[in-house]
Amino acid sequence: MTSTTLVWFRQDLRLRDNPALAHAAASGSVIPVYIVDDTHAQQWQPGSASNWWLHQSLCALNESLNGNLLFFKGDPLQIIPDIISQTQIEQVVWNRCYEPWQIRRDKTLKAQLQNVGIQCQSFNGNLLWEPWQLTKQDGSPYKVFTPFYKKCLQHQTPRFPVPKSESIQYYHHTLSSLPLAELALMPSINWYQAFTKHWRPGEEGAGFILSQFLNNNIADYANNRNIPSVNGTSCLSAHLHFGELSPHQVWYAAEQITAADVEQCEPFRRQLVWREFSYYLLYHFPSFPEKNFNARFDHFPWSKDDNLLIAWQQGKTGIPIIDAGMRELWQTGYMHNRVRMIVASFLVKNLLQDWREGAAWFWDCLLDADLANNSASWQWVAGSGADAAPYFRIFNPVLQGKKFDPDGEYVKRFCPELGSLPSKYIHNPWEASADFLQQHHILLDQTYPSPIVDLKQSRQRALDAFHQIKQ
DNA sequence: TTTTGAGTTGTTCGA
DNA sequence: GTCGAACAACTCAAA
Repeated sequence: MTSTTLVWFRQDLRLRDNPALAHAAASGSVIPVYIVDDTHAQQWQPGSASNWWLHQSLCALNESLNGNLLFFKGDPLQIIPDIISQTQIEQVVWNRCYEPWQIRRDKTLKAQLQNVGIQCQSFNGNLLWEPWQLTKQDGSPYKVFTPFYKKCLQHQTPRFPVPKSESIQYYHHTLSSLPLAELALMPSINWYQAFTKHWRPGEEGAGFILSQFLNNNIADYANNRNIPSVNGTSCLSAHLHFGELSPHQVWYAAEQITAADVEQCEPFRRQLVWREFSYYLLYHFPSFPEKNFNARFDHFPWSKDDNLLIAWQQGKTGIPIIDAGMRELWQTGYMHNRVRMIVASFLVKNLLQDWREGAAWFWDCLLDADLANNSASWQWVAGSGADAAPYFRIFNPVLQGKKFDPDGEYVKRFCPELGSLPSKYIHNPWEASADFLQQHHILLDQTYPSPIVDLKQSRQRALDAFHQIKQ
């Protein structure tokens, strides 16, 4: 009475708390499959940094499946039926994904398979609450975080992680898999060397990062998460994006560790719910990645300027905290959350570049690039998103630097040419005298750029621009 | 239907 | 140096 099940791995590259895999393993033999879908994603193909991570993570997953993971590249709507025709598969399972193109594709496949008598089942693996479960009293979706958060907490508690399958019985077949290298996920340019130093993709690495965070950082999370020179955030974003662990595992692990003081895990869990909220918004408003959530911003006077954009991308704006952040991104595939907000505010408000330009760059450079989080966060900063910041809330990068990186430790790490500058001028070197700078081995526009915009003037220009679209 | 309270992460100005 | 007010009005959510 055992049956054979195809397990389609997507953003759930783990064995623990994997409901689809657990179901398959419990009902018989298993064929684990990963497909690089080059057909349906269109402009939301993963970026170069993401693909580097994916390559490593697939390698790790394949190892934990004892080399039984099959790799394909192409259209899942053809590949999966093709596999079925060559085997005795009776069932196809997966954990749900939520990007609009994934939802469309998966629905089509489900209907196709059911038409030919193949059982097809999707599971909850990646979100604590399914987006369709939570609505306001009138049935419409939330647009403000706080009421959404309250609703989450009063709704049923998230499911518990499912136990790891004791043993997986692999179906014997003659299918041929592409070698991992032929998925061509590794970037063609050789800029990812440093990634290996900072990150360990895969379920094991994810578990390690989680336990480090819980043991060392969650207690001071509320204070330290804003200080970029301190390792105070969870650093779980990429692991969560690829599903090397589930939010359920994280949610309950946080509770266990801080059981003595339940209050203590609230600030962190709140951040997990922000992730839920981004997915919720993307589910209910599928155009979030492309269109202003607030249509009034369709008339915003962005002033497209490739030179400004490039200076921002390369970390050559002359504003140290901005340059440090953008170089951190380029070198490590990551940027501290506080700094993400500062560089985003700077691009959108001081440089008046469209938030979609910034989102596109992050999409390509971030190892944790995630369509829901990236779109919701950029729109939030721009002011066009849900629950957006008031338009007059424009970060002053010098003040932000002084406040959250008072000794310039973070800046100096990524802008070593400013290394000998005292704290007083580390965030605003252009305000020091040329003599003073020379004493500290800095020549503006030679060893470090002078600012590409005047902060005060550009702030006023942004306020005027926002004023324009009020009517 | 109307009303009421509230909304992630800030900055500047002037007393 | 510190502190409170102003920065606009609007939209959302729930009573």
